[in-house]
Amino acid sequence: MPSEPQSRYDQKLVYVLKTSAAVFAEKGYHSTSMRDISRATKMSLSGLYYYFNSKEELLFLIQDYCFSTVIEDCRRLLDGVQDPVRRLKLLIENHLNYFVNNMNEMKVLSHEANSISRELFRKINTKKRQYVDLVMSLLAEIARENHVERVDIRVATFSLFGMMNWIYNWYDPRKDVDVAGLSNNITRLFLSGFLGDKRLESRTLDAGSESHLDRAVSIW
Amino acid sequence: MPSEPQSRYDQKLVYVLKTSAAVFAEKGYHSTSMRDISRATKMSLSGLYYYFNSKEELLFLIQDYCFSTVIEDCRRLLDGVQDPVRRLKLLIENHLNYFVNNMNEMKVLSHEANSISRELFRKINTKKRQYVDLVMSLLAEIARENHVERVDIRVATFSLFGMMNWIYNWYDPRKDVDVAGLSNNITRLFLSGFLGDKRLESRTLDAGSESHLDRAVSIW
DNA sequence: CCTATCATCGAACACTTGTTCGAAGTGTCC
DNA sequence: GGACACTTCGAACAAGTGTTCGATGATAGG
Repeated sequence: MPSEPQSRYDQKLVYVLKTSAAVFAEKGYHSTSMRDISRATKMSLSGLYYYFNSKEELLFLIQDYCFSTVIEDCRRLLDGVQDPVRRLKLLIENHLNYFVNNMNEMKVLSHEANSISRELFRKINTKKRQYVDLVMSLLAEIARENHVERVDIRVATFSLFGMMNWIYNWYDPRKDVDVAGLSNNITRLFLSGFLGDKRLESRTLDAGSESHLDRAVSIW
Repeated sequence: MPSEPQSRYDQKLVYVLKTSAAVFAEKGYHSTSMRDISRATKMSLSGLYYYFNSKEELLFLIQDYCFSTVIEDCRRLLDGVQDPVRRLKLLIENHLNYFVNNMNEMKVLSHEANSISRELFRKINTKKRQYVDLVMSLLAEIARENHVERVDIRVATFSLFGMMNWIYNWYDPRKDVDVAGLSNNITRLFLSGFLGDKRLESRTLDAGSESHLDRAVSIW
């Protein structure tokens, strides 16, 4: 539901969501108190509850709004593009661009995915699953076209998400390469990895394919 | 400090750590109360404090013990191996093997990294940095040997960590490929991606190297 | 068997948490 | 200017939080 008429109410809601997201991103959802939110938004504690019914719903609103926008923009961007490789490249670019420009919200989205109850969780998870399925089927299509074998599609899909979603743990816009560079690097890294490199087949990889660690080790 | 003489005290401490890790992994650190821990360990609330001084220190002990073991095992495994590619492969294998066999603890380690105070955070972060540096220098060495260009080492390093550490969000030992397969897939995926695939250079990747999204988009 | 150390416990404390409720303020249209 | 809906607030509540303390049970050595 992003990009609506924007009444006074909507504007302030968005302000509350964005401000709260920043606090959640910094301190984490559970260790942020409603009083922290109150302080950050410069609103009274009870005044906040005019915009949502519970702290949990606040988290949900942030996540839902954020996710909806990512997906919507992604659809718009991919519309009309046929080549699956190109589609994937655009998706990665969109995802990372989003992540970097809305790091707070995306951190909350990635990090606090399990912090909401069954009910609300399902609403978000439906969208998330659609997004994941899109990537997975894209990879399957690419694999078919390029005769990619011996790569588990599920592993590949979540490896890609891992590469993309992990960035909130390390990416620093002031020190690191910019979004375009980041996007390029990750796209190249993943795509050529997924499509495979023949040089490897006759080299170290298969030579050491017998596992050195197949026993179940317990650290304790 | 893993693998010590194991007195009665040590054994019970380990029991407490492992049990607590499971609860933390399921509910998250902040929404787990000491009463939850008490219930899970079948110990009294105050009895727990014989083994640590605060809830935060409990989290620290879990993380420290876990991380120390990963690093220690990694060092032992890599000892004597010269070829950097092979070293990397072993490191990935060790990391993933650990992760899968100690999913609870590793989830706590990956997910609750920011939940401890400055003081204790530093002690863990020192070890973490060593580990990261090891991977980073390994990649730098591989890049040099194989004339890998146009790949940001930092991006590559954390992309690899993203691939590996994200698995607690999706990996299900009952449904997914086993550890050896997982390790093989991720190693192949990353390594051939890192070493690069010449087929891509003349294909879609560079053709679309102009960014479609360089404007700073705000979702709100 | 006695004793000193280790291990565990129940009960309580001080504090923070999310949320509610009725009232008061604010703006807008007739 | 009066009426009405929209928005904000202070004060309070009940429940749950991490932690402490003094005392009691267990255990092993002499």
